[in-house]
Amino acid sequence: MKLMILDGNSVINRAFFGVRLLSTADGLYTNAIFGFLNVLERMRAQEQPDALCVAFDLHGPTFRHLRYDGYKATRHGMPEELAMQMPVMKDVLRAMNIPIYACQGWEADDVIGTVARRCGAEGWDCVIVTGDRDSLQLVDERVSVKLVVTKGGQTNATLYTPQVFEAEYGFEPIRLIDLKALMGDSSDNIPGVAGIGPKTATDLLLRFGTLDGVYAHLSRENMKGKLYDKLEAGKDSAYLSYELATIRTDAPIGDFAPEDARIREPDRRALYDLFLRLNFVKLIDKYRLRAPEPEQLPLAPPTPAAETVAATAPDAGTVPAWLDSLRGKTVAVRADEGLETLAVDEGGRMTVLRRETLGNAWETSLNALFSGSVSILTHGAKELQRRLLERGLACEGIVFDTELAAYLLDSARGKYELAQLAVEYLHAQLPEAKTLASQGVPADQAAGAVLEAEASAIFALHPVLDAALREIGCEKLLYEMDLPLCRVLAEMEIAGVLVDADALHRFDEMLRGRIADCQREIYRFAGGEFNVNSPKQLGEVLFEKLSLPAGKKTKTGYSTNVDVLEKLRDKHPIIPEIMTFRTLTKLQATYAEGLLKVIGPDGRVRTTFQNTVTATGRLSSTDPNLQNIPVRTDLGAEIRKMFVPAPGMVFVDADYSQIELRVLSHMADDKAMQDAFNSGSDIHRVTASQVFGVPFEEVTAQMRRSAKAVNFGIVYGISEFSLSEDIGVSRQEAKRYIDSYLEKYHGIRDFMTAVVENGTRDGWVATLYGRRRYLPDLKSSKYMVREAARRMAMNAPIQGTAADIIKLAMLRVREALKASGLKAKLVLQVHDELIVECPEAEAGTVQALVAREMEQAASLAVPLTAEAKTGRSWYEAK
DNA sequence: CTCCCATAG
DNA sequence: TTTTGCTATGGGAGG
Repeated sequence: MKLMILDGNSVINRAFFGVRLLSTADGLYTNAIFGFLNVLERMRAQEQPDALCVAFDLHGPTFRHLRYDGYKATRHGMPEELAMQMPVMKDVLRAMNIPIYACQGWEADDVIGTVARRCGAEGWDCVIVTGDRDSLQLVDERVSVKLVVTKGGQTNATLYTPQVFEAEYGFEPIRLIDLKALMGDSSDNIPGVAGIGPKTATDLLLRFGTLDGVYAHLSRENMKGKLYDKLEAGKDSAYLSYELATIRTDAPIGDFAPEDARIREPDRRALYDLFLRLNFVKLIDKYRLRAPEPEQLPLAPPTPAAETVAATAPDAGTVPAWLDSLRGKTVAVRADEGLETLAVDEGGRMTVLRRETLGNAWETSLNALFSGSVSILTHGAKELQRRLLERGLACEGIVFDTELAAYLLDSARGKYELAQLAVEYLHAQLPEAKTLASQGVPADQAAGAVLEAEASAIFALHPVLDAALREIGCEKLLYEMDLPLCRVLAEMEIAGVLVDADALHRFDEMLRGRIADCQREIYRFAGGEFNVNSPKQLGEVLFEKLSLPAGKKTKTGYSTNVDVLEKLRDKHPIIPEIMTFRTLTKLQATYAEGLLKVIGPDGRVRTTFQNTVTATGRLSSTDPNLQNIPVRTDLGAEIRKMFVPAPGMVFVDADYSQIELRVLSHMADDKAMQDAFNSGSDIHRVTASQVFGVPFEEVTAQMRRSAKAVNFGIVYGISEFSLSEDIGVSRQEAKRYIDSYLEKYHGIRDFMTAVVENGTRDGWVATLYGRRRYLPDLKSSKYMVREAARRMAMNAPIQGTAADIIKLAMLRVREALKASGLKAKLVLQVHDELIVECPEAEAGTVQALVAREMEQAASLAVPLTAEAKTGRSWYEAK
């Protein structure tokens, strides 16, 4: 027998924020109720409980609240739109004959804990449905938790059993209390121990088991450095937090027995009336409230557990036949890091290829597998292709990438590990090498088992993610943009770019000398030595020792950034020296020393282009970052002179002119701005003439500068305050510029308004090509959070569309270069710029080709122009 | 680890 | 009324 209990407040809260606002004609909001019922029915279908009930908080102070004043102090306000739905929600539950439990003075958590405990005592299983991780502490052999998470409008639930919990956290569920006692929880106002975060807390629990264990072993030997002091100072707070974090199991719920909550037929008449009032027409049909004969709802068939079939490992003799059988088929492939082992899932049948076993047949097998005649599903196509290409192997036929698909479904989540995707989309837990090893499985076997499980997960994820992409109209972005781009990026990473190490070395030495000189001057002006690199020490010197007027402050002290220093420039001769020091040390540490460390034996540096990182769809570059090499200052630009083509080669560098503004004028369909671009004249000058109402010829340099700042600012959703700071005019002046701008370019104003409105309604905004960015914070009740989300909403479609366009351009450039048989290779992309390395003789052809392909990558209402140049260094070519 | 500051588009 | 410019990565300091 199984009872399911819903954490009413938690579920309805998530429903409210996860479902767009719906309301009836007479102003009753209904979205939270609608979302709640969806979750309820989904969970009921999945878990098939025999009994069902809901727990709610009651208003007023709670028991735990009385014990500690600060507790839950931050959770008071509930938006009016949600509050008005609460009584109706309870009416609906009553009509459904689902019991509601609540105790005056007790949290819903405590009621749930008590109900769960009673279930156990009566020999029942209990499933708790909640969006709150706190309840996980109740998990045991009898009690499980369905953790509901809403992301971008779709809700998913993860079932936590003791095994699942331990796999994720590394300790028993009950120790969650100890964890919170140490790390605290600001959303619940649980203080914890000051200075201890999740990492340290987990680490302590893994070492000492419990909070008591931690304090029993409290010693300088066990806790290095400050940790000991923090723990000692925070002991009382920790034990108080332990009490606060403990869900109680002795709430006064009378003589409740799980039998009392056994599922009953709804009161059809009452439910029909309620649904009618709520405009839930579809639900009336779904619950068959109109049918004379009550019928049982059809139940979804339970999903069959994946069969575990022993993998076969072909040898050199049997592998050709197996490969032959694969032609035309679709298989999931997962490789280990060193490309020594490959797990291949055909959908139930698992095959593991090992280099060790196959010997000479290894390479021919991989070439056959990746010849293009087999459709390959994988996770991280770019990495796989790079590893294959590095070994001179084929890498065709990849038709799906679970990582890229998950990125397109939610670009904000940041992590796309297969194990996480399996939990979220398949409700399956993948084995971890660490766990298997601790169970005594030999390392190589464990690694193999993990690869196999991952290949299976990829195979199973494919239809789920493909359907999800199609549902939001993003499948073309995967199949025609991000996935094919992987091959281009892999080739660029392999190509790398040559850096003149000798010149860089000399530059490094020179900078070290200048830094030493600069530092001496600073010490002289300051009247003593200190660490100039420390903002803390620098703040003390400037604002206390030298009594300069402090401007902005940061959370931790005085701000010493360039804007502050700029305002102090004439106040003291130390200021310009500090600014020079900052520039020099940045160049020396990050670019000279930093780049020297990563130059390969062939003199080239190889970056990694990340294609699942940014929220807008841009690429990013790491290890090293080659997208922020200096160029704006003369000294910084020296670095670019050291990025050079190989002997006999040249760089062709092409960049888009004003791509973001052009995209904006197209998306907003602003005729005035489009005219400016179509007339082919200087956009900032035209804008200045429009905004300041003077003839084009009479625009001054100052006017153009201001217009340029407004043009940039508009793309970021600038405020009058920031614009005034930026161009050094009064706020009133800045406001006049912005107002005048939006007056002249009223299409832009309408577009921005519409983007924010639609984004708030849908929960997401999109690029011209449909790439989404989810922005749930557009509904935040906190002004600052909401405003930040509005700026992101205004920027993401523009930045994202520009990113989409250059991705298309890269695909076209590579195709065109290949088709014309040129030796030229793409080596870098810097958001609106492509750098190609080619033989000197190809320069003219390549220059024309790259510019043409970039310009034709998209067809907008304004011309998309790209300028290409040739040079013997990155500096020269740009 | 987190903050601050620098670099780029 | 709040606050006050988007997207990234990396080095150094200090807790």
